[in-house]
Amino acid sequence: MSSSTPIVTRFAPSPTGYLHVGGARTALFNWLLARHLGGTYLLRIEDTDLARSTEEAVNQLVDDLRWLGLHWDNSELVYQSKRLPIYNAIIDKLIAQGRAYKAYESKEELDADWERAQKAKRQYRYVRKPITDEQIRKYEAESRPHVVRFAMEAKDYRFNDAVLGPDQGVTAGEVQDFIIRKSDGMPTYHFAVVVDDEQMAVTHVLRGQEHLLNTVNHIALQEALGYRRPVYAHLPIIMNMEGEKLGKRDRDKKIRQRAHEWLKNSKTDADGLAAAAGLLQQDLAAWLKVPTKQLSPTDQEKVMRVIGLREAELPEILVHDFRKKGYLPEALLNFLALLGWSPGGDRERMSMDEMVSLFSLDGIGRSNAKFDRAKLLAFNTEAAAGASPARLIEAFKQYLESNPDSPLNEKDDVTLERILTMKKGFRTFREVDEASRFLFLPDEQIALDAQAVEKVLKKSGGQGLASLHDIRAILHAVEPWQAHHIEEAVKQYCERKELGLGNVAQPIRVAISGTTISPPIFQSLEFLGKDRTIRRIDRCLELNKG
RNA sequence: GGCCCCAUCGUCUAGAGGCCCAGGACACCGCCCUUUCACGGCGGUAACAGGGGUUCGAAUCCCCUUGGGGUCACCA
Repeated sequence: MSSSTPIVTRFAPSPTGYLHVGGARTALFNWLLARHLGGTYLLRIEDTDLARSTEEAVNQLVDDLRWLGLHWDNSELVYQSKRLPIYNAIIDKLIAQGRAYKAYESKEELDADWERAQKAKRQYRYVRKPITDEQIRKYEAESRPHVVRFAMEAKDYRFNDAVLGPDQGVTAGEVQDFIIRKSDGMPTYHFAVVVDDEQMAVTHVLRGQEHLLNTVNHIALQEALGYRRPVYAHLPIIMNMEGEKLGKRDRDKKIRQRAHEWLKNSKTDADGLAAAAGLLQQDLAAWLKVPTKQLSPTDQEKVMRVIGLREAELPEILVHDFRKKGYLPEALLNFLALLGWSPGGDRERMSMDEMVSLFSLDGIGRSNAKFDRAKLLAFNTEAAAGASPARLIEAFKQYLESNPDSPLNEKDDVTLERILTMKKGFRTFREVDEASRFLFLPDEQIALDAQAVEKVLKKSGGQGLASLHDIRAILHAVEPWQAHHIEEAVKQYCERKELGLGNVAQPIRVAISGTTISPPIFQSLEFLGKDRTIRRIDRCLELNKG
């Protein structure tokens, strides 16, 4: 690749659901490289798997990418499913040249071969079966289903990897004729990716290390077709804290674990759970027993509802999860960038612009990285603390968009900013949201937490209630109703009674919010207004009479 | 299991032969601040997987062992 060649990178997800954080990291690195080198970053939809690809998933993907701010340079999305004639023309040519051939074995036959190899503890490899012209004519005549395989030249395939170093690949004995067109007429990933990368003039391919050996298929095709070979850079794999590849199965695992706990605690058996959730007994039993079995998302929901597991308790794997939980995209991206890449030295916190200028292939590491949510949380807290008020409001509104059930949704910018300011030092938008909902609830919907009532109001012979009773009158007299005036009045009361502020503030907090946790109390009172404050105190006193 | 990749604090990592009895960040543990939750401030514990080489000198280079991961689809 000469230095005058314009740089082109791409992100090529398959649309099967929301964007995975691993995918987001791949997208980010490709985006960063293109931006750093002044090149182009393209988005391509790899929808050759008809059974799994959906238009809804494309929208979700695009939506997540936009939220992250990883904008692509092609105005029209490239869909592989719309490029069938292009692939077929090339495949026909390969067949005519003898570089590819139709193979008529059924899936069942191949599975049987594979199982035989397994039993014999042999390595399974596809070997081309001899076939007579007569048979071919017969199969053609009955339009028998077939795939097209690429005839691999039996030789060593070696390539250079920008991360892992030179001399990657496989030896001649390990190659086999892989499928380039499936029996449904769609090209396989290996084929479409090679053709598209060539036609889109992609110069750099950054992708997960799980693709490392796929590369030999790709370079074999490139050689056969006379294509250019892009620079390959295989990224370390992102793992969960248990050291396994991070994936959607992590959510399933959590649900299974909690289901087992629930069964034990509720003294219900598996069939009982199946009935309550509306699932087939044998399905649920199998799922409970076999860790590799996964429940469909809808079945997961059914089980979760029965065992009382909330969505928010599941490990976040999807970009969408982080968005919903109230993370800032710039914090997520900064964190993700450091999973497998380092600018060197002590540098960690970076803006998008800084990442763009610092990014380089040399800084990409070779070892797998565990996804530590605690560190991400810290990044988010810091990013939020450093963000401008305008950016914060914008991001908060995006958070609310994906949380339509929040009562903060109809509130104006001024209100949102007040809340954000009140909760300065917050960790996620979700935290702000949940901690301030009581400010927007009707007074009679404030649920007084039993533990809080006991601990703050009733303990020590009802001292908390007594203080609350006193303070009601004092608050009633405060004028004007502003945080610092309220604070002054309450503090004077405390001094007079020789009480710590906590002895008075906590009862008020419980009365107005129902819990022992809230934004700073005097600001909360100002926000609530005098009338509602008094009403809630009266209600609290009334509910805890005697 | 075959093949492939990898190996510095619990985690992400800095480190490209002497600057390192190893630095930063998160987590953790103290203390401080404090009306709750947070935030913030100060301090601390904590790692070169093991064994052989090469070299005056190795976390850095080589080999072996061990450990971890990936991959072996008509999924991408």
